[in-house]
Amino acid sequence: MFSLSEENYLKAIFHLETSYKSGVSTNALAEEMQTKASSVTDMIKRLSDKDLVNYKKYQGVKLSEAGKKAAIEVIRKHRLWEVFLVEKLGFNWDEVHEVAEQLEHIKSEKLTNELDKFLEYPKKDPHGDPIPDANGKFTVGDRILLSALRKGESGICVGVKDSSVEFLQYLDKNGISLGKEIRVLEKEDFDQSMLIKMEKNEIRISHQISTNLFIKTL
Amino acid sequence: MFSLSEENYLKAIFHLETSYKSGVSTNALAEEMQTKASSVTDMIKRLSDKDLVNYKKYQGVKLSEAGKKAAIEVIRKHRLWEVFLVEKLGFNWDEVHEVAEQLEHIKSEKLTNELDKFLEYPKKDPHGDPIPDANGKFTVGDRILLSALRKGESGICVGVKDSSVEFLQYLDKNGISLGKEIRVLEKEDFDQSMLIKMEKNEIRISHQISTNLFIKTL
DNA sequence: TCAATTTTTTAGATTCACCTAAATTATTTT
DNA sequence: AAAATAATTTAGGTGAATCTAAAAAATTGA
Repeated sequence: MFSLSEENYLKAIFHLETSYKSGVSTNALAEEMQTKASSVTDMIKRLSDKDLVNYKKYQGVKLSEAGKKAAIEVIRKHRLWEVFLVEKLGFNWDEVHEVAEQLEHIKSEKLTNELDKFLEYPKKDPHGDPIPDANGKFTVGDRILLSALRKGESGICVGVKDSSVEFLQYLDKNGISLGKEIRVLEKEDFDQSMLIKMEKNEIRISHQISTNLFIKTL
Repeated sequence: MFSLSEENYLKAIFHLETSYKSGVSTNALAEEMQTKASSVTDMIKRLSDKDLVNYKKYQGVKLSEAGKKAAIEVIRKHRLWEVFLVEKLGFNWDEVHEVAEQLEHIKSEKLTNELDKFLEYPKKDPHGDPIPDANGKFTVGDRILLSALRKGESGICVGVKDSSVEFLQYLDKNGISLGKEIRVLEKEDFDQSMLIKMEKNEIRISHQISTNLFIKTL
């Protein structure tokens, strides 16, 4: 079994690997983990000793197969608990992250799988991210950033890229939520801001916003 | 906030205080925590520095009001999660302890209270132990040991004193469960063993068994 | 290319929660 | 009440996960 800290590092490396295909740098990990580069080097050595990552000095890390499996298991639990909190306990989608960060470390295969069943095998978490199944399989599905849509185009809002409390509360305040249709009414060449329509509301959003919303085109 | 280890010590002291009214000894705590007496002394000092226990060298510990509050909060969470595991996820009562030992340390008042609501404010956990409410209030209710019943007397089985996997599985195997009526058909003076009747079954049980079952007389 | 800068690693400390072995205090027994 | 025994504490050490400061390697750019 892995320590809480090890699991958090594995998860962080997994997430960063999507951006850093050729190896996750020490500094990037330190930034992600809110810690110092020297602490990261220490932990990387431990993970490397356990064959959870492949590491050569000064060359960044990559997850091994075992490391990837462990990371996905933690992510599976995190997302299942998020669904539980929202669907069963009435949490808002901006309140679940912190608690799920704790719940994701509970060690019990039976618990995870029974929870999955209880929730009726959800495919997505409250932020639109895919939930790995018991074998670690999951697919993101084809989605694009809202910012990629041109004037007049539309799609269904299916996920958020940033799931910070601040961003989610901004979306709530402006009536933007997953599953609804978005149409681009106008797009400003100068700053890439958009006027979008969701249900009855017309909302003006900055480029920052449109690059953090995932859309599925119809 | 308290560390995982601190919470476990507080819980252990709370439980032991029922037997050791004049202060919990270092050795008793070491036994309960499956650790060495010297480690216990270390931790007691830390808890004492935080005013969670009252401690004078060589005199055992007692929980302070703050310590009691913290211990009860952990116990509340433990028992609520046990109810969740049995009622919602289909765990058997002998499978819940280990997982609840982990879940009891999750820190989120909202989670605890929403879980309580979701479970419809249960008063007892699957082993018949009372669940403290959000203010830490709970009552054990009047219950006696089955061993205290005399021949011909009867009552409802309302709880187990030992909730080890072994004992619970013994009860399952013999069809003994909470909520059912028990009648003492015979009681052996020599070894205190009993012949009891529960529903249609007549079961011969040792004194060890009858001193670990709580009964409510009618 | 080689000097400056940035990134990463090493060295040495710190805290928590544990350990063993030895010393001290309390309790029992004779 | 002194000696033997038991309980508890102290002293010193360990590993995990962090830190700061300094050294070493890699990268950048003049």
